[in-house]
Amino acid sequence: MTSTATRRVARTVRQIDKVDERRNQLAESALKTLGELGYARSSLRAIANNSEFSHGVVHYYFHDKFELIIYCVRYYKARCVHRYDALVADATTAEGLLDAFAAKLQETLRDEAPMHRLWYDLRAQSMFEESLREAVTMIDRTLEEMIWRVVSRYAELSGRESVAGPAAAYGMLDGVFQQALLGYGAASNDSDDDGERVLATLADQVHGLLPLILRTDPPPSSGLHETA
Amino acid sequence: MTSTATRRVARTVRQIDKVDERRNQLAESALKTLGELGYARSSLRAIANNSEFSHGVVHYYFHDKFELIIYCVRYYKARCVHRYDALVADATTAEGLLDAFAAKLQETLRDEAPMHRLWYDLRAQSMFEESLREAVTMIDRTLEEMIWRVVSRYAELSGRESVAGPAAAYGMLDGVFQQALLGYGAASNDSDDDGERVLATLADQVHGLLPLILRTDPPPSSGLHETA
DNA sequence: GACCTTGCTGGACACTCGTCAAGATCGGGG
DNA sequence: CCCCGATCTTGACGAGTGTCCAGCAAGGTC
Repeated sequence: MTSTATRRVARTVRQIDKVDERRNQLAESALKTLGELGYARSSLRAIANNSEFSHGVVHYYFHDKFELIIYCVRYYKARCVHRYDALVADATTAEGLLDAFAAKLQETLRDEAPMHRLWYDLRAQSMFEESLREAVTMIDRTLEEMIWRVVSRYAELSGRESVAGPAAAYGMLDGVFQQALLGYGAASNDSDDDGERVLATLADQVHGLLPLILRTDPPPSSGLHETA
Repeated sequence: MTSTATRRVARTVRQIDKVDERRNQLAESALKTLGELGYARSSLRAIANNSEFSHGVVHYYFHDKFELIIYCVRYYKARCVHRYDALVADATTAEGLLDAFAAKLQETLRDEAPMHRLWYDLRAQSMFEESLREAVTMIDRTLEEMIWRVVSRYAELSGRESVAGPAAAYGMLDGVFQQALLGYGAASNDSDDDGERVLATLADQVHGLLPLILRTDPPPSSGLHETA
């Protein structure tokens, strides 16, 4: 309550800001390394070498490696989960939304392939490493919601209902995207043409698949609406 | 051409058989370990400990770790790629094939979850480790063909055409299966009920998704037929 | 029985990893 | 000016890794 106490609090807050800034700085460097090398091959020393700090500093800001990794993954998520929100907000027709969505998926694949490689790597690791499970599950749910905002808006603009629930829609789109990512990585070593073909195939698949999940008649229920 | 030469050849062949047998034995042990621990955590010593041999023997039968891993992955693939062929051969109605396919997917998830965890792990690793890429790509294509045998037969029995090509069909089914695998692993730590719910959701999704890719009218082309 | 090939063991190697702690550096308050 | 706390570097440690190799056991050949 005294002025000194206030100043002490103020200084503490400033320090916390400073600390968070450093943590974000380290997370950024770590994400760069993780995206290139993958989870298994990224040592703390490699991460520190890609930053402007030495390897010891990691333990000053993070308790151990897992804390760094999980912090990174949350940091990344916070940036990219709303990537498609502008599309949803701006769309006026179903076809327009579909085109914009497909184009944005292509852009994502082209510009942020390493980050998505890392995501699928971490998701696979979470099946073996329990410590990763909670964070991965949370992000996966967030991604599902992100996709669902697009799909449900698409159905709404079409004036029809979606036959698929959030999980089924996310599952199938994630599957074709992952396939495209796999093909894009394999193609980048060969010719640039192959990469473009992968992008085109992805857009075609999305254009083909999304209309399918719109209810045509009122037929008997299709079992795609999960309850949970 | 002499009898001694013939005998020598015969002995060599027998030895090759013996060698292949040992390699398969080691591959079996390695797959057990890899399925439990994942690719990154499986050391050669851990693999050898799960077998009846010592860790040095690996280098007697395999040049290095990658050769072992790739041998394992091919060995596993050879066993499981025709898992659904009997369904396709025996099916008489589209609904019957769909039911049998969904049930087999559930069985696969329940009984061979570790093996599929490993597969998704290796596929993710192949995005960072070039040495794995060729084998993984080959197996992925084989799996796509396996799924396509089911889907195209399903369409045939329905008397309709598939709107989706092999890649799109594989992509979406692989996506929902992977999601189920993820949920199944996370659920197994909690209650057994959750595991059963994941299995039920998977069957529902397959029952809902597959009918969607059957062409209804002759509408404008949907862009899902990839050319390659 | 001596010998040689084959199969396998277990230890040694060079190296990398995560972790930690002792000391250097630096900037602001007494 | 000096001190003190926060920040960062550097080097060390033990554990664990893939790889290699000297040597042992066994079983068939001369």
